[in-house]
Amino acid sequence: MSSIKEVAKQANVSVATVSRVLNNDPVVKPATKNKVLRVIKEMNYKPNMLAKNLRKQASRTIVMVLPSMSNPYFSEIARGAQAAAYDNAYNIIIGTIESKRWILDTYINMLKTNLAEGIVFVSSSVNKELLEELMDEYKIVLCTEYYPGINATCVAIDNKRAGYEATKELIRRGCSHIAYITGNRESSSVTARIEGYKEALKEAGIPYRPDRIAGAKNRFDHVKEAVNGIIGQGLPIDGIITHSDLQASYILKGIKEKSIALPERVGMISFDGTFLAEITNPTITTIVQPLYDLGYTSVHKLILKLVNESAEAGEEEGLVLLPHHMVIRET
Amino acid sequence: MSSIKEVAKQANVSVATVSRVLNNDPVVKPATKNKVLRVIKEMNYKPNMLAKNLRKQASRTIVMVLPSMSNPYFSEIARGAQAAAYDNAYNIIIGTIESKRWILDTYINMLKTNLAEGIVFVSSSVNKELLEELMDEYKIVLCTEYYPGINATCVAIDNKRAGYEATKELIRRGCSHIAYITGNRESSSVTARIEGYKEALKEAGIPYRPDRIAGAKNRFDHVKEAVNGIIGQGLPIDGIITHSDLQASYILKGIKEKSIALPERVGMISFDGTFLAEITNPTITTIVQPLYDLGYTSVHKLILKLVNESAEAGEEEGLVLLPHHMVIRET
DNA sequence: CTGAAAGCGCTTACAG
DNA sequence: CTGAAAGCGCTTACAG
Repeated sequence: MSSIKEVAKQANVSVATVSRVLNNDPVVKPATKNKVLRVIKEMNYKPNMLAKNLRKQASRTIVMVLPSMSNPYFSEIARGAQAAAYDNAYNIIIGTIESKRWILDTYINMLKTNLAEGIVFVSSSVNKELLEELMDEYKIVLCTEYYPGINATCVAIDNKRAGYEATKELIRRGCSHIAYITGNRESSSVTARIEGYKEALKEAGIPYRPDRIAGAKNRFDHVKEAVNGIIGQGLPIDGIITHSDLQASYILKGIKEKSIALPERVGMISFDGTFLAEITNPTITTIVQPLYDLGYTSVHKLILKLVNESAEAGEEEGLVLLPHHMVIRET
Repeated sequence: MSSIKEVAKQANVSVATVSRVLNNDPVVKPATKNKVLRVIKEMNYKPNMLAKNLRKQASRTIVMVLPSMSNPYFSEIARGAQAAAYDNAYNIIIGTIESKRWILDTYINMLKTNLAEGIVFVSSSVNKELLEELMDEYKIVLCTEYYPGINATCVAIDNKRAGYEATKELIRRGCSHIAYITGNRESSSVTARIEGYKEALKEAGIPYRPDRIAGAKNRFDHVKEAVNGIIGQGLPIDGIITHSDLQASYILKGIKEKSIALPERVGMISFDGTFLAEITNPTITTIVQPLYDLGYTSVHKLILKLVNESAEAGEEEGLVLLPHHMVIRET
């Protein structure tokens, strides 16, 4: 592997000049530049980024952490994130926590050891305490979830409105016993969607019953239990809203194998809008989140923070809402 | 951000000693070590990996490139890869090509600029020419696909056997007009599976018809076209093998919406064994690939190459086959 | 057991 | 327009 020194010698210039050519400094004379460029090509020289990073005290790398990658929900976000990083000539490291704290710590360590300049936490990949601890020292953007009382940039959809719209649609179809299968009950997105749900019920004069709400992870057994829990209380269900397409697909699976006692054509609206909602039978009506854009925008905002060191604190902080829409399918 | 220098001053030792403590050099006196450790904690010091990387001429980072992440097939492989990297204290950068050459080039550039020490190419994320070009200069492992004539380490399943078993199973059920929807026809996995398919047909005395084979990408329109292409030739189909669960799910979708003229209960066996095959209706019989292990083993092999510089060339090269199995479901 | 010093391969302020 | 030199923050061979 040839170094800048060898290039300099070969081209009869100083390493400073080679460096300038490498960085497109307009100050170097075209003739010199061409000579250097030719030698670089000849020697097949590639700068050592390890050295450049140290010298510039910058890795031009950011990290995005996701809870997992098995749900296509996250892979779409990751896809957008990757694109934004490329568009800004940053490297991006995408990591999945898999509910393991030590994995999360590995990524945070990259921040602390200068390997990464900033981080995007997607969904509930970080808790409030950790976030508070990291916030004043590092550049952080949240994606899809925020923490009330913490003034961090967060990119998400208008979950309250989306919850309202989903509920409204089911009511329009004549449903009046609408169950709600949520994700993590503490999360901001769940809280907001439930608010919208309540509002729509109220508008329609339907009494709100907290026991029609149950939380579940993105696992078949969890979802089955949650739905059966509601049914088991003797509560009728003629409509369901779920926190994710995956949950909705599990409900369909349960209905089909008769482990969930619901009619096959139950009114159901899920969140996310991944391709999962299209391959089930029946296909699922869903609130489509702009997943790619959520990822893209999160990373873009983070890079803005990185570049724009001078911006006064708090200027860019706050909630950034991206538009969602509903796609009506068979459920 | 405090540096090793400040720690040294505070602890009344040289930077050399601090460095030794940091690297657990057993030579330092316990008393000194404790003193340094205390100061490190007090100052909340974290070593700058940018400096360490340059000094050691090693990034302890590898990259894995995947065609995309939308198929859970790839996310499982990535999950295993991530685990293997952690287990060996390596950083891993997982990137998805999305069919864009310039994205691939970005990752290869990380190799060339010392940001990464080795690379795993999953599926057909690299072509033969590029691979040949990179092979003698960089540490490379292939995952799920290999290139005949190129002596690179490749971790995969025994595709020929798997193709044979899938075909055999359909024949056992009485199918004799078995269509084969493949992925990229040039790929080693497709070639091998087709070989197994032919062998099973031959054994059963069923004539092999190349026009029962059609390639398709993991997209609904492609798969639909492929199946309809075979049907359009007037060829009956009473069984199908697909290259992926995703393709199989698309066929079910096509059957249901009647854009594919096949009976609802067609005998079908897919490859991969992702959760997709469980959420469809009917659920799909599938050849389960050890995806997590494929990812894990690929990375592990790569790291072995990295660590074991001394190993004579070629020693570790060659095909590593991991076991697969069939899961019978409703199709 | 510890320290002084060289050096990893770059960038950049400074001088000319 | 170009070069000499300092320095980014570490590690490690060498000397003691």
